[in-house]
Amino acid sequence: MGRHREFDVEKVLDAALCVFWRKGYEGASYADLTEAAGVERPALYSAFGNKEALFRRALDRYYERYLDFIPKSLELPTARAVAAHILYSAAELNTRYSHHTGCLGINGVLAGSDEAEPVRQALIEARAGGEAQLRERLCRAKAEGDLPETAKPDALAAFVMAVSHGMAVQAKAGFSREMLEAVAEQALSTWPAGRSTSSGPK
Amino acid sequence: MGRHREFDVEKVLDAALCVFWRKGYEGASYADLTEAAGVERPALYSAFGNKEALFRRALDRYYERYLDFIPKSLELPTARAVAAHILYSAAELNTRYSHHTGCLGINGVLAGSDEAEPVRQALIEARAGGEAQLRERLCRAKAEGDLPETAKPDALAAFVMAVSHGMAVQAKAGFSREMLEAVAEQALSTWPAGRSTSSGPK
DNA sequence: GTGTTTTAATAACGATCATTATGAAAAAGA
DNA sequence: TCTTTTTCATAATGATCGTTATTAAAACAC
Repeated sequence: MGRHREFDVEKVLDAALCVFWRKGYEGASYADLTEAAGVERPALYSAFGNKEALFRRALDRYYERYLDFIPKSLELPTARAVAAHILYSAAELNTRYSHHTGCLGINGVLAGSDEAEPVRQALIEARAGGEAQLRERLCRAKAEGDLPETAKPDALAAFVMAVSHGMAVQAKAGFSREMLEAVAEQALSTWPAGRSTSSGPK
Repeated sequence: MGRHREFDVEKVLDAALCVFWRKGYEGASYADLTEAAGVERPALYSAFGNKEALFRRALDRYYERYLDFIPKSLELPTARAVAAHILYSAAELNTRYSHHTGCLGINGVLAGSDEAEPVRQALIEARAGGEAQLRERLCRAKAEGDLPETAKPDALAAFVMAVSHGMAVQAKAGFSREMLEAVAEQALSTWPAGRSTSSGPK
């Protein structure tokens, strides 16, 4: 009973995702969101709740649809392949769309007003989740001899993520995909060799 | 002729710098700024102009007083020492103050409303300036044989800055100085060796 | 068809944003 | 001491922020 919804919730969410990607959480106004979604304000509120809830939905979608290369990379056979796949995928994603470069997880809220603190924490936790998955994968690699005994999975995971985050900053500053790939290549040249891996400099 | 200024302009600028460092450009309100500075609104306007001008003054000061380790590091004898000094200094600065972690140049505006675009560009240019200085220094190192013929100063400089930016993101997420130093160590672990440098793995 | 329920659209809400009039207080020149 | 000039503090400016009443339109149940 009752009237049907006239707009596609998924499409509206995609539009909101793009706006947040480009302008961040606090930089995106409802004027921006409604214009991009082609839907009036109350429709956004009835469908998603308030701005924070809408952003969290967009963030979940971002991890599912765009950052899915992280769980996929974890299934690769070697630790080096995992790291390489993450870094090159990040270089591609960060430069894929010219109107919203970088990474939503970084652009969202790095620093902002106190009101945005819950959203900031959500982004921090999301990033920490990805880093934890990578860390576990590198622990396994160490156990399997794919990484040397001296390797520190904590530091390696943090390093890979740091390079990834740094590339996101650079992408937002207009760096080309090629430049980011050169950064990724340099980062991987420091990768420690395991028992059966050909260390191969460069 | 006329009344004297009752507040210390330098101290007020320092206070504003801290607020911007913590909350970024758009996240810092005049309510925040005046409270931190202990000065009323019109005083800030008469002394510095508008918010953008105040931020630019704070940014200049930031580069002079906090990012001075970059020009200093360029004078070190080897390329590796330059990179190491930059990365370890960044790890320290990013975690020096618990109430404004990370880097003002990154926290300022990564993504924001269209009104903040000029400030975003200013931050991008400031970062590009630092990276250009490092690139030139690495070119010199290559010419001096301090870096191998195969080394790419562009990519190396971008890599060092990417790691630095990534550490800033991590610091803002609460990473400890020790963790950031581990990231720096990993980044430096396979710095390309020149003719006279001991490559020394790990 | 009639009544009920849900959505759509217009417009308003109070709060806060950056930016300034406005007028009192204070220091310098005469 | 009186006038001039500058700074100080209070408070108001219009604009925009996120969030909702409110009312009209549409789709089901009966």
